[in-house]
Amino acid sequence: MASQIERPFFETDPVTCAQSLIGCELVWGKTAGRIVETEAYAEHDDHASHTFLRRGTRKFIEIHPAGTLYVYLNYGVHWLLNFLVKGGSANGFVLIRALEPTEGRNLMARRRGRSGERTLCSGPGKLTQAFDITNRHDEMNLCVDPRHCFARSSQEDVDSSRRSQAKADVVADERIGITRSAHHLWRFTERGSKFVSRRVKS
DNA sequence: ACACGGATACTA
DNA sequence: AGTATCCGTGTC
Repeated sequence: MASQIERPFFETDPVTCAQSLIGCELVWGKTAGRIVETEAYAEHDDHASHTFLRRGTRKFIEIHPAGTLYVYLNYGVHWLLNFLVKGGSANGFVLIRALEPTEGRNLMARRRGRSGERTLCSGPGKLTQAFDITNRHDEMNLCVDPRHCFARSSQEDVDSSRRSQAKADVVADERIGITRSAHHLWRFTERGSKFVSRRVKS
């Protein structure tokens, strides 16, 4: 059975959290999907992070608890969904970049204005459109909202010996669409997933 | 390859 | 005020 993820899950560092989220199911009202692609952004020493230039983002980390949603508009077009990671060895955010749809495909297709299951949520802007996530969800905390919640996949509910097996299916790669601090391998995907935004370069 | 488009943080 | 920048998508 799936169980809700609690705040301590986000009380680590962004890289660890981003890896751990692969395979978890994001339940959002009548829609849901398995997370197959994430990226980590660090508060310090990461020139691709909003915290590098935006004072408001540094303030966001200061005043909100771990697990808080950080939703912002990108390129004036797309809302992007992030989780605040705080309280471990480093603070930062995890950007949710792609989902494998598991529930509410028709509703997602209607919101997206197009069908094609593989591309319903194969990008950070696509998945927020499919889930109807906007800035009205900024500063929300899923740990206290029963309608919008995180659930561990059944794969991650097994014992710890099996769990290490699940982690072997996560691939680390360079982050997408950034120019600064591009050398970090802070993009994580589920190996072989057809639902990612871009194939991992080989 | 390129248009689309708004919030943020600069300069002046 | 004006300008540069930004973690993307769909269509050309």
